[in-house]
Amino acid sequence: MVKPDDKEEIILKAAMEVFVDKGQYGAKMQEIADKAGINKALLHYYYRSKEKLYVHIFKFIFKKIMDEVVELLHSDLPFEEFLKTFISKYIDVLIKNHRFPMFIMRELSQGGKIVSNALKEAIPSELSAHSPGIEIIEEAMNRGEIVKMDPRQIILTVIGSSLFYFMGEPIIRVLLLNEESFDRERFLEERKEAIFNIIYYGLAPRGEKQ
Amino acid sequence: MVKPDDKEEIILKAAMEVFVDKGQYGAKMQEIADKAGINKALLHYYYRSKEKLYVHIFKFIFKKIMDEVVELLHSDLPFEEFLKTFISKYIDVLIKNHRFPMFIMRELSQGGKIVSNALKEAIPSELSAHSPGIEIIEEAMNRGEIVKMDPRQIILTVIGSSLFYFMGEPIIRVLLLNEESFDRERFLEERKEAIFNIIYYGLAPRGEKQ
DNA sequence: GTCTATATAGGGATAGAC
DNA sequence: GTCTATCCCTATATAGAC
Repeated sequence: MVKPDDKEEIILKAAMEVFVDKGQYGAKMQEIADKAGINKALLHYYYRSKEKLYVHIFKFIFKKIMDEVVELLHSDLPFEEFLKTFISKYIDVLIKNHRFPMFIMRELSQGGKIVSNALKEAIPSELSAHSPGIEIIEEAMNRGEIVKMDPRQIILTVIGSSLFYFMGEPIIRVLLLNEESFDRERFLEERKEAIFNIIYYGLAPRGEKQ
Repeated sequence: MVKPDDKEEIILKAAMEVFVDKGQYGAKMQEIADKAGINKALLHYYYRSKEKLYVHIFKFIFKKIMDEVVELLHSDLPFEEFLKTFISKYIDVLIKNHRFPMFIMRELSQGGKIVSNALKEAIPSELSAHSPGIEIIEEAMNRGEIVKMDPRQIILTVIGSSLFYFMGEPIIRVLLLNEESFDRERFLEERKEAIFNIIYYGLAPRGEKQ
């Protein structure tokens, strides 16, 4: 839609990098201008203020991630297959956008009303009313495929397990994966399997054994 | 050790609140001074610069959390009991310090060398060499109590599942728990049980059934 | 130790030429 | 649209009196 050498596009890309890297207050208009190969005045010409530019970036990133995740919820596979592919594809999304989740949550944790308003305005209508994930889980429970439990607990466990590596990568690499020859790509492939196995079998109906 | 009405202590408390709330760049010395009931000049008298004060706070918070978690790893309970109490007590720690984990990871994700250096200097010696949690898991595997798997995957799943609620509370409350009468305390008690059940049974050795 | 007053720099924003 | 030059506020930091 927008030409890649469009000035507005170039600015957006530069601003995104800087805001994701440094946050709302750590980011400097000068650095964005430098990265875009223009000067500060032109930034203000396109986006009247730093705050407007920031809100624009925040909404853009939030929407991008949400759209990709909501897409993963449109599935009519049986629950086992659904869970397996959801986790795998969700982690693929995170690999491609590995700094976005931390950006979103970080900004929400330290931003004021500006950010939380931007969040509300950017929520897809599909999600504002009901969470599509909950229905899928409830159906699997009704079919007896998994144990009965608050579906929200399952969602938090799936998302939390998948997200944590990316949110905490700096500290995890120091505390847990401090090897010179750490193979990130391979570890994340194993991560997909581990999360699925733990959660799927953790949800399996338990017979007389326990 | 330090008297609670000690000026240094008062400043530390005020600075902690502001830095946790606003982050390294969003925090203002004026706000810290106001909150401590003193003026800016006195802040510089005690801690020569904003950066020094910030590093002090970061190390203090990181150490506090790490000490509490390491404490939870000193246990000789059987694995099932260990996991159950670890999750329960870990979430209790998070309830008491609900903004600290996000603070630590957020600052690491947007800070420069100042923060990552502070991190390295603050790691307890007990953790720098080996992760105590890994041994506990490996022993349970060797006893055949749980399936064989990279122990680091289990740790990431336990910590990620427990932490996620607290890291993402602002967005989770909007997207998943958007009820007027949400009972946070009760939900977190249920969270302890859910995480334990999913992970413990997810790690149970699987017989012929699957 | 604690204050008021002030120096100094950094960075967001605008004026105005081209 | 794009630039240079500049305004001006904010925030860190220091000087110096008490």
